Amino acid sequence: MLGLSISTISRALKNHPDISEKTKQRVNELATALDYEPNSNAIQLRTSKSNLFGLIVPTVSNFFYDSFIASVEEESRKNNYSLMILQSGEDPAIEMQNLKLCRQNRVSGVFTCLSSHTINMDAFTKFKDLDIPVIFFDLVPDVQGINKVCVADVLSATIAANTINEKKKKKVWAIFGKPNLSITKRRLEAFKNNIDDDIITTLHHANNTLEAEQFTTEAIKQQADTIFCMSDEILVGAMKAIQKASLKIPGDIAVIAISNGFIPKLYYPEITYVETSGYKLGKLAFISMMACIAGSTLTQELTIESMLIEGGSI
Amino acid sequence: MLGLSISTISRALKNHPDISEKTKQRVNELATALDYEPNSNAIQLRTSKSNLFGLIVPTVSNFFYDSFIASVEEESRKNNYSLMILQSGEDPAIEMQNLKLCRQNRVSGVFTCLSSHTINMDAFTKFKDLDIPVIFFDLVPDVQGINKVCVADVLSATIAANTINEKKKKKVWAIFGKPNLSITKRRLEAFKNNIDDDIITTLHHANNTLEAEQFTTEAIKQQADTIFCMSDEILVGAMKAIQKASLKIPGDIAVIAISNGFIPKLYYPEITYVETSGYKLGKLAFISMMACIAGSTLTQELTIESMLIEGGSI
DNA sequence: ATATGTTTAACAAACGTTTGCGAAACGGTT
DNA sequence: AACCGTTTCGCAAACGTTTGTTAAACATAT
Repeated sequence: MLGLSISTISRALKNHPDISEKTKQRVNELATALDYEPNSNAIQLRTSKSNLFGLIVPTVSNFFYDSFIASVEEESRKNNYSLMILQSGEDPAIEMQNLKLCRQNRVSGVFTCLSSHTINMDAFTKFKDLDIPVIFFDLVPDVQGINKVCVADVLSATIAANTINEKKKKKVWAIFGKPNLSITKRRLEAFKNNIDDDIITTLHHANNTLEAEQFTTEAIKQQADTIFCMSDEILVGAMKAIQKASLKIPGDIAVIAISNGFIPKLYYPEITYVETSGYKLGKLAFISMMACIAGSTLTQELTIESMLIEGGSI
Repeated sequence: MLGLSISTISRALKNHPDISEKTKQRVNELATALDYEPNSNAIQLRTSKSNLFGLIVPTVSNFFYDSFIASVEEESRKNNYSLMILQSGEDPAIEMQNLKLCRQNRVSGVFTCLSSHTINMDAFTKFKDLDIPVIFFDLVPDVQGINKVCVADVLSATIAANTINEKKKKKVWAIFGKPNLSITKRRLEAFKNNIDDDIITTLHHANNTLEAEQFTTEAIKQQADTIFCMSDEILVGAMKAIQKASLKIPGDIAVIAISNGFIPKLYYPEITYVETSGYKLGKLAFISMMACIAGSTLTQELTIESMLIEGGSI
């Protein structure tokens, strides 16, 4: 329409110095008039730069992951990347399928949270061969030489234990998650090591919210004065039991949790918790990703600081 | 490596009848050996079929949207589509930017939930011109000729009102959301029209959780016997106030809400609510999308049924 | 008028696929 | 031996960009 070649158009639109101002203006005017939008597929094919991240998560519908995703999306968009979301639903087969999709889409990198069952790391070594950075977050595998970002498990559990110590509690029921998760192991270990010896402490593993409720009911029967919850999932169960028993917090029983922060604020008094922010973790994961893309080869293991948020439940 | 042309490889991999079984086998073997993955960008460029959906939402971190997203992702993946997530954060400018991104990526369709401030529909008519289906969900604009999927606002509010009627309540505080949202208007209208005349009913608008808490505190002071909450956001505020006042549910005060179902189950007794499932809405939105892609030109307005889930709070 | 330099823009190849069309190769029939 | 029908595959164009290289056009200096 302008009697110009395609290459001239291309250069004009990208403000290339070879093109005269007059031509640039003509091109830009027509482009906006025609409401032109460049075809990302063509660009990505030509440049072999996809500007696309894959994000694999067991499920989006989870109060930790959703804020993590929100955070990563925000940063990605600001940095001119798109985000492809994939749920694996704890199914290793789907996880493999999702990784394949990432490869087919030539993603620039992938953020992934391993489903608890995943053990086979072969699929991920493929990404290393292809120079596609992979950032593991939250539930990270127990191997070396990969990029991980995690919440500070040991620190969080330690803070929680110390808080209980300071409050001079006598009898604590500490409820943890699935025993095979590394996150569980680390938190349990740290809690056990830091809780005062003269506090009667019992450790428990709940596989879900309901089990946590049952343990808490038992704890109430045994006249425990404090419940420690390793996660939101467990906190929800514990609170159910406490409300059921019509106990006053913190008078009848104290509660402290490790949490993202949403659930604790639903109750009155708000639950005192050690914050492990999905949002902050997302930011950190993104920084780590960008470092990889910038060419950093050293693999890093990063953790976010956690801090006590007082809510009046202990 | 096989002495075959590119076109033969392409056909062999897609099981084209022109290619002999022997060749197909040789090709497939080498493909898996080399761990070949087709380049989506090239395919999409060539076929001008992106198999990509855009999903624009104010924020991912929300107990309604996250389940909606989970649902749409699930269906998309099963149907061989990818999902690009974009958050607009209630900002119309970002919303425009996100729409632009969708166009650049040549999405096959977009699911969108309008931020409350969005009024300018021009951007969306562009999609209609380009034959890119757009499915509006949840907060839908008040115009004709577009595809919408919504929760059944009128029905939900009616069910809630009728439940209150049946329980012979005397004094109801009904708390609604932001007054300018169509969703608020519809629910308010339906509630008002269906609540018994002899029940003393006051209607309120809370812009956020805190305001809902304040209204509820006032309601308690005024000795209301029932709180109706239009949404989870409001329910959370109401429950804060009730717990603060140490009232028994449903003895001292009854509660009923319209909700996705997650929040009501956090309390004991669980809150009775009219379910408006983000998950189901996602399924419906996807069905609507697929109908558009299949060529359906008639625009449809679909709603999901809602039903009362008894929890013991009224 | 010729040579030189500078500005401006066109040509063409490439990215990795798909697909219509044409062409070998082969077997079987007269 | 000539013909025909199948089977099997290769050629080449196209999708929409980017970018190295070349070339036209023009102005300036000799």
